[in-house]
Amino acid sequence: MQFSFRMPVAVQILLCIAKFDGVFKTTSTFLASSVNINPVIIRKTLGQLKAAGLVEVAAGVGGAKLVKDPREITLQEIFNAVEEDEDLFHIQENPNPKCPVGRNIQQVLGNKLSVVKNHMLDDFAKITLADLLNDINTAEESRQ
Amino acid sequence: MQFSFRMPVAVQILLCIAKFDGVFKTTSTFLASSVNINPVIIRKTLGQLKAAGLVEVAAGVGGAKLVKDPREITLQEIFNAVEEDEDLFHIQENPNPKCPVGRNIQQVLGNKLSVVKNHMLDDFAKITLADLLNDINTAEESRQ
DNA sequence: ACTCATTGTAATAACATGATTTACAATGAG
DNA sequence: CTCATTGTAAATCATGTTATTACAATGAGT
Repeated sequence: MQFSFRMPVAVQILLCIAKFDGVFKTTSTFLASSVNINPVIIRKTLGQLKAAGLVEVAAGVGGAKLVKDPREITLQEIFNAVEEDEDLFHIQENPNPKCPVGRNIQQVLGNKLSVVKNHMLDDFAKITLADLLNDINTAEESRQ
Repeated sequence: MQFSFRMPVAVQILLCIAKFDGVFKTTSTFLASSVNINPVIIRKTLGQLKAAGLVEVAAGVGGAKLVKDPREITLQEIFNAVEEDEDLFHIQENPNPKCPVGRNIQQVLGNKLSVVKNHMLDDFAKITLADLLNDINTAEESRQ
């Protein structure tokens, strides 16, 4: 059981824009070839990132730009942009109300798990696009 | 995007066993009626919990017992018992090797995300079955 | 030894969700 | 006006989860 492609794809899109803006026109087709995924997915994701105020997309002419400095864009924002705001885990919605465990499980377990989710979001908030870009560059250097 | 039922179901199973062992025979049908789910799911989950050394199940006669003290059973063990040991997120497996971002994204993002996953598991390790049982009992008391 | 409720497990179906693909109107710089 | 591109809808495919049915194996109780 894993989270979907969406957040990693969004990260890769933003990294490509950060790295190639000004060098290449970062169209959905261009980005799609880096991720190796369908351009429609890129356009949808780009739409979510635009709605979240992270990028602006030039309709018609094509290409996307970052709105904020990579040091100001966190993984938390990216995650929130592309994922629903919902619980991390799916707790049974119709447990038996006659069972003392069943009638309290949602509240009790839900409380504990929401704390865990918040910790995860805190961790995400500490990782910036600039960090990732830096790691990409370091990895590139050590590649030769 | 959420994790599946499995871990919450496993938690509820263990809570019911802890609460009702000695009072009722905790058969898969009994447990299924608390969770309001199919008994086969219970039996499969119970099998995973047995394999993880958390419960023992009486084949033939029926019923399950905890092998360990609820204070010694953590959410981490329960999570590991029922979920694959895999990455939290699904990073594109075939990114473009000609793109400097594509050819490093797995390593760079994977590293960051594995740290986050480990933090999540650490959080889980701090929550015991006894904690949850206690919360259930408290919630029950405040219910009247 | 027999009974019978129960477990363990396989197989299948039903369902939900994610990803792919095709298609096309709307956009906007040149 | 043109044309590459975006934004979006719809249909399809793939995959994973949950539900359901079925039945052999188990083992305590009689």
